Amino acid sequence: MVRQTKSTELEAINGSKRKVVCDAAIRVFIEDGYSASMESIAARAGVAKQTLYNQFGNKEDLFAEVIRQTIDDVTVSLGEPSADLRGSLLSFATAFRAKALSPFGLGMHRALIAQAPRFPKLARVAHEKGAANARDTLAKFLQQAMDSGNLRKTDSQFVAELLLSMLAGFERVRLLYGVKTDPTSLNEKQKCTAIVDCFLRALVPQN
Amino acid sequence: MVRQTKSTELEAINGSKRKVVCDAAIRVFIEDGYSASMESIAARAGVAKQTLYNQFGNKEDLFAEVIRQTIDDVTVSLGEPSADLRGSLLSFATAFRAKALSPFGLGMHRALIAQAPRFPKLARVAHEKGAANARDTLAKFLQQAMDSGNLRKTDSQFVAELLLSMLAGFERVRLLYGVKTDPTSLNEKQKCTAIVDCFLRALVPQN
DNA sequence: ATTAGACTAGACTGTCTAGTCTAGCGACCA
DNA sequence: TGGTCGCTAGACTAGACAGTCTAGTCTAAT
Repeated sequence: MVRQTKSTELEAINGSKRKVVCDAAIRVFIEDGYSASMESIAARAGVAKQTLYNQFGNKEDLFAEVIRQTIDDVTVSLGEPSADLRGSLLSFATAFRAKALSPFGLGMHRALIAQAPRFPKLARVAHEKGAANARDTLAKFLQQAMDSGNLRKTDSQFVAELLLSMLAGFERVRLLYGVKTDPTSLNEKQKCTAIVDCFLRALVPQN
Repeated sequence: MVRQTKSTELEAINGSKRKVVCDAAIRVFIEDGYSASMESIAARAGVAKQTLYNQFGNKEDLFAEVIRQTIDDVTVSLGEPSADLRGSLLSFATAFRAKALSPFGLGMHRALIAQAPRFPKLARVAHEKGAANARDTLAKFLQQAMDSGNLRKTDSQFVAELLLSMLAGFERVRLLYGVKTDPTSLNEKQKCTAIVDCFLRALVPQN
């Protein structure tokens, strides 16, 4: 290995390999969880093990950095408040499932759940920035629809959790357990539509 | 330690400590996951490490045995088919949440998810006997209600998954991440009622 | 040229743990 | 009385892995 000369991309403004290491660590942690060895991360990054320790003091800090960096990628936005309600929810549903059920989302979820007892603060922050944030965004959106009479008035936080549960509940568990999706079942778009319509029927305004 | 003389309970018909070991392993795996050491399991069981290897050949087999033994405890039954629909669903919901959200259920879920890539067959079996079994039981029940006109006709398997998702989706994730439940939120009974009623509103028969 | 800083390869230490082995103990049976 | 069986305590092996250390290389700035 010679390297270092070309300083590929912008990775080495001051010679830092921080990003290279972090990207490799993300992939390795997703594949093997926190029990992945520092050596395997260094190998994946094409970097000496010592470089990991130069950039991040130890394994815990590297893991925490990886989680913090990636958790921001998981946030899903919602369209403008008072536009077409069903359409907004549909595009939110699609985007949310795409993230939550991707190999990336599943890997991070798995690694975090496994390590939550060991890193309680990190897990709490990840939950707040991820799931709780999605719920709050969604709840605010739903609250506006309730206020304008387009949805039955009820606890918006609670029903936001229900919608998120339906979007990534049973199916996420199935994927985490490594069980293949039944090929005869609905496709992705059909599932989103069915879930959103089910949700809207349950919250149709009282007359 | 002297032991062995008293042969407490029925544990030692032929001197076998199998059950003692298994019970201890369950508790330790729930607390520490698969990475718990064999020594800690032996200590918890009050037994020599060698006894673990006498009873179960190695760690993988002990883990598999623990999973197989406990997965049967997680099955939840449903009342008689054509009784009061809402009441049946309510008692099912209560029982299901009690199991899925208990420290026991959460611990097993966490340990299995973390080890699913390493033990794919075990994970698949656990999913079939646990979640998939619950879904199928529920789906059969719902199908009968649909046939007799008490529920909107739709894909019973799919909506069974939705109900299970609502019962143990967002909240199970929160607990797995170690985040405390907001004390101002609904209590257990209120949640079950809200979820079941939401579900029934969504599936009210078409007129 | 020299020097400083980031990097590399790889040896090394200390720790942990799965699994083995040995020596011995107590119960039960013949 | 003697043998077998299941158990215990604890030493031991072998391997994995976090983290350190050393010696040396490359680059860029002075």
